[in-house]
Amino acid sequence: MSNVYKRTHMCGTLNMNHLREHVVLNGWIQKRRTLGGLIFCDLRDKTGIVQIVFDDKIPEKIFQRADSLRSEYVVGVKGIVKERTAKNTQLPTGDIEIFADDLIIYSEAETPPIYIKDDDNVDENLRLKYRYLDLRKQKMQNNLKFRHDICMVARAYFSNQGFTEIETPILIKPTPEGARDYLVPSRVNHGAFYALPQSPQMYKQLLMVAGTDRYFQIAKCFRDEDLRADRQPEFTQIDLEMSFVDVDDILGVQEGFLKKVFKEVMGIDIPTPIRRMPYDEAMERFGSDKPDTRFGYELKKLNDLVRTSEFKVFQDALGQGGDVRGICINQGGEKYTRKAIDKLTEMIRSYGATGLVWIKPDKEQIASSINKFFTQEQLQMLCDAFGAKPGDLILIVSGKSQVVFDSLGFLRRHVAGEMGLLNDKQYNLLWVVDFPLYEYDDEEKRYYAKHHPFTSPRIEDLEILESDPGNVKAQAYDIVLNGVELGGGSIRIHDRNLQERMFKVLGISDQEVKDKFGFLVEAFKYGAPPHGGIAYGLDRLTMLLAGENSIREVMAFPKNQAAVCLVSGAPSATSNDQLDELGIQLK
RNA sequence: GGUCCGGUAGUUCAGUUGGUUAGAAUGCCAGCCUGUCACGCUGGAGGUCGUCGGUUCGAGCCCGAUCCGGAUCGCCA
Repeated sequence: MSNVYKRTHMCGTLNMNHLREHVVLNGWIQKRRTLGGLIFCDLRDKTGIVQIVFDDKIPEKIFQRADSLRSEYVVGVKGIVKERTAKNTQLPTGDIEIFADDLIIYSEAETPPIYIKDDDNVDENLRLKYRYLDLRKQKMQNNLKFRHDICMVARAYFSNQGFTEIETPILIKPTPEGARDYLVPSRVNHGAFYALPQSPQMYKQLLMVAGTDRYFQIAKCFRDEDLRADRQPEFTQIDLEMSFVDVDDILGVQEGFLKKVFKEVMGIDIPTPIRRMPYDEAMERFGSDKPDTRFGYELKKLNDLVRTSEFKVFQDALGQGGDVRGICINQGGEKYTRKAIDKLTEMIRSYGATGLVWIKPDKEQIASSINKFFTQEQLQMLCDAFGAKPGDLILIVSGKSQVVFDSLGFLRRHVAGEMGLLNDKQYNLLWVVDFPLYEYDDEEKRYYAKHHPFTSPRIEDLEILESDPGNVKAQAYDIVLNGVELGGGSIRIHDRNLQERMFKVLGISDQEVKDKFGFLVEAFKYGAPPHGGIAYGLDRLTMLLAGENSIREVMAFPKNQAAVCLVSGAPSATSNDQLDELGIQLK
């Protein structure tokens, strides 16, 4: 015996083809509208909404039951599909309605704290606390389905390309560099800890040593860092690794994947091969290692043009080895008032910029914030450097290179947004290649691996590995979509001697190597194939393709900015018994 | 850790120079209503103004502290 009505259809799928059919539906009451002797209910499941009608031709008992319905009651309905007398063109099922002849209430519901409505602008914490209600929204169900579709494309594509999906451990050895680990204490080994993986990096390399040849995994990753709209403490990567390949081989396989994803889930043909841009060019032209190429506003280096000026701010910047660079807001830049520019100045302060110089070209008198220090001829030269015309606006930042790049990189994207140049129907994919292998840490006076210490340098740079590490480029690549880093990877070092040289430059001692990644080095003694790979941020990819601006919109149960799961309340304190068993004492 | 913004009804918000009983919309409850679909009409309930302290005859409003949330920088190999 079961009291569950066996459903014949899903709500959102009914249409004129089902006329006169007797259907059985299950779902939630979206809305009840009662007109006395006539009751309308919108019944919702994950496929959509359909209108149910209760009139006085049904038994009194059923009608009264219908009258007692409230929002979010869970019900089963039996009835006949009929054409509506008054159709609703807003609703996919708006041509028809169900004349109910039976109704069962599975669950009553309290008044929900949030509305089940796509455009409801309720506080996000409330949404996260009642996520199970929030997810009832059509949009959220669609997003989850959309994410699933992307995963299915990935599984199908990579399987066809000879990849094997393999699960790597979640309890792993704490990693030395990079993001902070989540630690998990071991009960059977007091004082010892596992870490949750920041990525399956070392295991996938071991799989290459193991001869797996091509591996992929839709892998959960964990990083105990501060959160952002596009950063969560646990997130998902489409992670993969290939043997006997070079950069071109890997990018080729990825382009096939991206082409397929865009085609199958978006219906969009993206042109391949995808444009490649060296890191240095990306920085010079866009001030970012993940440039948004949907619009111009490219950076220009102005060092030589301002070298002779009296302006102390520029002189100081140049004197300290910094730069003077600018962008030109063409076609309407003049609409930026003094006040609006002040606001921009305020925003770039957070990147360390001390000021923002502006120039408004004009045929008569060029206006600028540096008129006191520059002649009209000098200003004209600066305008000419950008090909600026009257009506444009030039913005210039000076200082340390990194500050200048960060500030202008931010400004060009911010202003483009305000000028309406960010077309979210346009998908500009870009490979950024030839990243620096090392990154110099000013404070610690040492080099760090920009990607990770197993990244292979370019072969042509091997001879300067020790002598000029700052200029060594890596066989590393990022895939960038509209200014967002979707993923990144590299060719790894498979040669033990090269790996040792790499560790030396990084100042990692033999003992450290042994402690931290001895098992990988050990494995490489027994024959490692040339290999490389890439990992995509599944959440980010889904976010961008779904047109969302936060990865929380495409994750079922995300955490808030304080890394708290508001549904369950995790993380939380635990019992002393549990701590004792783990051999842990709290300070 | 820094900077900025916010916290008033279930929800989204308004609240003037510090001044009577803190408002609106929506939601909720009750009654009426046979073609609604943002149903309509009538009525009703609903508030520790984040918390603590201070100034004042009087504080949602001013001051201090604190808690919570968001954006952002640092951080994210």
